Amino acid sequence: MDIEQHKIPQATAKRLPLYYRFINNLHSQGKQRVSSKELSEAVKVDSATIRRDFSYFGALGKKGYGYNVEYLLSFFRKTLDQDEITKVALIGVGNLGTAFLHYNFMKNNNTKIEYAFDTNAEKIGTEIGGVPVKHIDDLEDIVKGDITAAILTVPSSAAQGITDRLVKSGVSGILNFTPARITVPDHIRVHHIDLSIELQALVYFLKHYPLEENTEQEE
Amino acid sequence: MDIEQHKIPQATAKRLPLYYRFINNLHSQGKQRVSSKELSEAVKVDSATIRRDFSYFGALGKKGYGYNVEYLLSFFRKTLDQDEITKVALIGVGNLGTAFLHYNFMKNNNTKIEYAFDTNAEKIGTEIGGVPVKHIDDLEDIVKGDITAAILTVPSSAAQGITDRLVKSGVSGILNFTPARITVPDHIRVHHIDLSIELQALVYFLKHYPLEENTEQEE
DNA sequence: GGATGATTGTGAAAAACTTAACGACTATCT
DNA sequence: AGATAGTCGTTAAGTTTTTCACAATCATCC
Ligand SMILES: NC(=O)c1ccc[n+]([C@@H]2O[C@H](COP(=O)([O-])OP(=O)(O)OC[C@H]3O[C@@H](n4cnc5c(N)ncnc54)[C@H](O)[C@@H]3O)[C@@H](O)[C@H]2O)c1
Ligand SMILES: NC(=O)c1ccc[n+]([C@@H]2O[C@H](COP(=O)([O-])OP(=O)(O)OC[C@H]3O[C@@H](n4cnc5c(N)ncnc54)[C@H](O)[C@@H]3O)[C@@H](O)[C@H]2O)c1
Repeated sequence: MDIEQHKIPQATAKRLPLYYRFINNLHSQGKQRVSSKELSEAVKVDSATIRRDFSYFGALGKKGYGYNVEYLLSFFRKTLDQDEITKVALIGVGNLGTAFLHYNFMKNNNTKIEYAFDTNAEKIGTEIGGVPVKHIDDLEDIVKGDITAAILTVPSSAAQGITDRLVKSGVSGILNFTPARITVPDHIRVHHIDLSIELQALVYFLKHYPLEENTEQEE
Repeated sequence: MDIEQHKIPQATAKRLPLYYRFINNLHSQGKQRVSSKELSEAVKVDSATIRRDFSYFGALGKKGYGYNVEYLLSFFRKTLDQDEITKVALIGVGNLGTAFLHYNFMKNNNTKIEYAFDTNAEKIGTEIGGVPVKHIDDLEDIVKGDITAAILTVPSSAAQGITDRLVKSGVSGILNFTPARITVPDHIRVHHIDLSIELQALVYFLKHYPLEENTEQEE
């Protein structure tokens, strides 16, 4: 439909789901209007950044008024494709994978884990959090064409092998929780979430970037 | 010791643990030297960025040669404070919290979850993954002074309350996995890892930022 | 021992992102 | 109706991060 939606900066795109969630919250609370300043305090993003982000989509608000919550919500729902369900597969039903299966991503996010895959015979055939666990041998047959993205929670030694199979099966995005930096063709998108690194980075910041003790009162 | 280490860009700091891990791998494999190009292919970061990142710490390499793995490793170990253990607490032993407790963050990351906390009577007094689970009422007493950072995996409704107590207990960093955007004093650092948002953002990118189908052969 | 090829460290440019500031406009109150 | 306080969208400035490109240097081979 709209081919040239390409002008939205990546940094903005990453914040859209966050905005969407809070607009949803406001709507549930029956709020009619909201200002960038209010939103800013809730999501901890500078209000100028929020206005700038919104402005990439045109004039969503009214000067002197703010944004209409109802309108904003329906706009973001459309923009984030929340009217159609995105089907996802999860590979590796271990500690982390099981936790994700128990979580309902549909709550505020029209994404559904349709199938899980593992090698462990004890798990195959069961349902966890309503998601059927299949044998990894059936990956290609089940995924083929039907599944948009995959969540990867296998041991890192298996990561590249499974990735290659996912790519062959037509998945176009992978959310990789393993420490392995996987290699994919150019047309496949991979987001890495590396929990060890996140923890280590936090610790590094604590030791090397001491924050100012605030003498003023925080509002 | 070195007060003015402040010149390292945040983007660089976030990559340091990643470099550290791969240098560790190389060292285990018995590799003696490595070039920024090689490292680049492994960690999927542009080689110029790697050289720039390293250069903030002085001249770690040799022109025409590359980097000595042994030296690099010992340098990063020092820089990332890997010689001392950083103590961490985990709050909320549910799906996600339990998965983390079963994971050994110490493997390549000198960070240890010392205590876990929950309200659930069945869990209190047990050990999960070698970590004792304590009652949340004892949070202040146990954490006080001893714990540097906290991992927050409670329901989002409890997030702000627990955060306030963590801050009072002297924690200086929080890794927040709840969808709540928590408020803290200026001297406390919070990193948010919001899994729903990561998934939703991936899906958004897939639909709106189609990647080039590569006609060239990938190396 | 000189030629060759590899690789760093960095100055300079480019790109990406954030923030400040303000004119234009709105709602609301008296 | 006019004054007031609030708010957006955007221009411009500032900041951070990435990338290019190359002189300087080193290892190695013949
Ligand atoms: N658990 C954590 O807190 C944590 C933290 C950081 C990183 N990680 C990473 O996340 C990944 C998963 O961690 P985990 O703790 O859940 O591990 P885990 O061992 O509990 O789970 C791995 C699962 O993958 C399955 N598996 C193994 N090989 C497979 C294959 N070829 N195909 C399909 N399934 C296969 C196993 O049967 C197992 O159920 C690992 O790469 C780990 O490094 C986990
Ligand atoms: N599980 C997932 O895959 C997933 C995905 C995205 C986000 N999250 C978020 O992570 C958080 C944890 O998710 P979960 O699935 O593990 O939830 P969960 O309900 O399984 O676990 C929450 C745990 O916190 C404990 N708890 C509740 N109130 C507490 C309090 N005041 N003090 C201490 N402990 C308390 C509960 O007893 C429970 O054990 C939630 O905020 C959730 O939104 C989880």
